[in-house]
Amino acid sequence: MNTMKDVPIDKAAPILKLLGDKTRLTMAALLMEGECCVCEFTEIFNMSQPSISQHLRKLRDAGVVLETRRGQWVFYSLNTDNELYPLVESVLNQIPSQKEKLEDLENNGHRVVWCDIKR
Amino acid sequence: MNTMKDVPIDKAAPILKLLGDKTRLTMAALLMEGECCVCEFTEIFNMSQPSISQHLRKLRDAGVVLETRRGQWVFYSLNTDNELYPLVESVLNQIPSQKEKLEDLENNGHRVVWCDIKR
DNA sequence: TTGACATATAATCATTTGCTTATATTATAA
DNA sequence: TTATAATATAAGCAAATGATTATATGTCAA
Repeated sequence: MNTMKDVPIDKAAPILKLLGDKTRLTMAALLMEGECCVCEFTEIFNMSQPSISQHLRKLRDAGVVLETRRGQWVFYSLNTDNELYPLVESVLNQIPSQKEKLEDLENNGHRVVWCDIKR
Repeated sequence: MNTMKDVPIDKAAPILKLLGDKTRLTMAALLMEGECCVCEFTEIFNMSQPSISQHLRKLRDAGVVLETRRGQWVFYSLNTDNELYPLVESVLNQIPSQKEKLEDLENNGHRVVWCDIKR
């Protein structure tokens, strides 16, 4: 077991605080399945679009996620290159996959898949 | 690699929020080295005793730590039997040991060791 | 252009948080 | 008993948080 205790406590605490919000923790868990765009999160969470946007901003400012604009959409993904990613990953490894939520989206035709649009 | 994704997201988030405070995260990390009493925490953190007490209470209410009274002292320890302990442990495994802080205490004669007192 | 859709930002507000000081409780020792 | 040490609780307060509504920005398509 290779446990690298590399994340200083001063940096770890703010990350855990971010993940300590149910919405953001679920977002991160969803991103373990791959990138998602804002409108998907808006569909999944029973919450206003600005609220979603603000949560994503916090995660981005902390380096937890990356954003990429593709046309009208902005896609978010886990920032696996971040020095703090090992901490994020080890947390997410302890909680259940949220992939059902994405499957529900697909079944309702609300999943945004870039290659489908771009063609 | 045996990752048990057993901690529901509703229970994980509040624990992460608790550990998202630098003082509490450091407390938990210290407890990885063994039990500590309140006065040791009070010595370590530059903070009032009631503040220490309130942090410990939150950790206790969440089931993260256990308390045992021995004479005047109250000792705290990690609650390894808690269903959420795997999450706590995997977080603490990512951050550096805080044992230096305890060694400093010993060097200053501020470490409280029960067997030394009881005799 | 213009209109519609996707997203971000600003302003506001109620709630939560983490600290402080003051005081209560509990246990030991003189 | 009474004093003292260790800890907990109460009350108060400033700052942070997470939501909302309203508005701005950016992209695409007609």
